[in-house]
Amino acid sequence: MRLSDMLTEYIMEMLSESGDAEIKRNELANHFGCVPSQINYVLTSRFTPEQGYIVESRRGGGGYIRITRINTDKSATLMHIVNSVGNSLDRMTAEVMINNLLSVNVITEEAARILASALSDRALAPVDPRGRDIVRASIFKNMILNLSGR
Amino acid sequence: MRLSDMLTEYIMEMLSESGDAEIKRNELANHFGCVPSQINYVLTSRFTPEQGYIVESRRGGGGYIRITRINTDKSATLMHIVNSVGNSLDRMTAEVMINNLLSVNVITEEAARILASALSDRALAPVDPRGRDIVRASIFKNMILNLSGR
DNA sequence: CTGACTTTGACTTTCTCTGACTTTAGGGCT
DNA sequence: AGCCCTAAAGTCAGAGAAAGTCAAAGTCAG
Repeated sequence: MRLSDMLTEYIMEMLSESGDAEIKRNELANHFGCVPSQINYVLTSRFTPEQGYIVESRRGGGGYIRITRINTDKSATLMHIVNSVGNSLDRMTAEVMINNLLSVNVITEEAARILASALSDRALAPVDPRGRDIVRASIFKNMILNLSGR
Repeated sequence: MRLSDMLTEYIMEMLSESGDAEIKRNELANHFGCVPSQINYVLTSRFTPEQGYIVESRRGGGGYIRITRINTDKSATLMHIVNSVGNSLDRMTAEVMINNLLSVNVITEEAARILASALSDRALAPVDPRGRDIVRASIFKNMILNLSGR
């Protein structure tokens, strides 16, 4: 596997844990047994703004490099939706929400169709009608949360 | 037998094992004792999109060529899965099935993630554990059916 | 013999990795 | 404050590793 890919993976890992990653260039280079400028190469080739990242840094003693994932308002929108759903959700409301997300391009058409089918009364037929909206809310929130990148 | 045909056969073989094949151009050329560009010829003449393949590649150190077969009878595969599921489905089995579909390129990675989250125990927490697998089977079948285009 | 398909090889482009050199930040010292 | 020293990080060009392109030469069925 390429050095660049290993470094990318390592940084991604840090990002997925906390949203942003702060590294020491020399330390990291040393850890991977490569030259420090390799880190710059990885940053400029894989963590560009186009790819949704912001890189800030500081030179001199105690310097650092911080990589932040740009919060596309996609996940914010999804979060907002999740938060607006209580512990019960009827089918109509669910469908309206799904169509909204679709029309705002926050989810793909395929995703929209899957969500809708998972929340349909047909899919939930085995659930007692009185508890159905509760289950629907739970499934809905789990799927949306997943889409928002966890 | 023609060189091109042997190469084609070789790649087809790899594809039949896992849905997609990743090769190193130079290595493969060497293995068949031919010039590397011969690989390109085979790819452009026998693995075109019209013939149901996607070819991606990367140059430079650690480069590669990946050939993916576009699954044509997608809906047949999906139907087959639906039919193999009874009225109960445990989480493990569901996940295995999802991963299978993913590895055969019948569903996208996004779809796979949504399916999995809809069928997770977390999503189904409000359902009485004793009836959970029944509900899971129903949701699963509905989602898959939907994917098969109805 | 002709035209379509194959094969080859010289040359190009893209991606990765390294190392030498530059720039910036902070901390002590006058 | 102003000046050095040291500890970072940044830049850039060059070498090397693959893959891509294309035209010329070869093959073969009709």
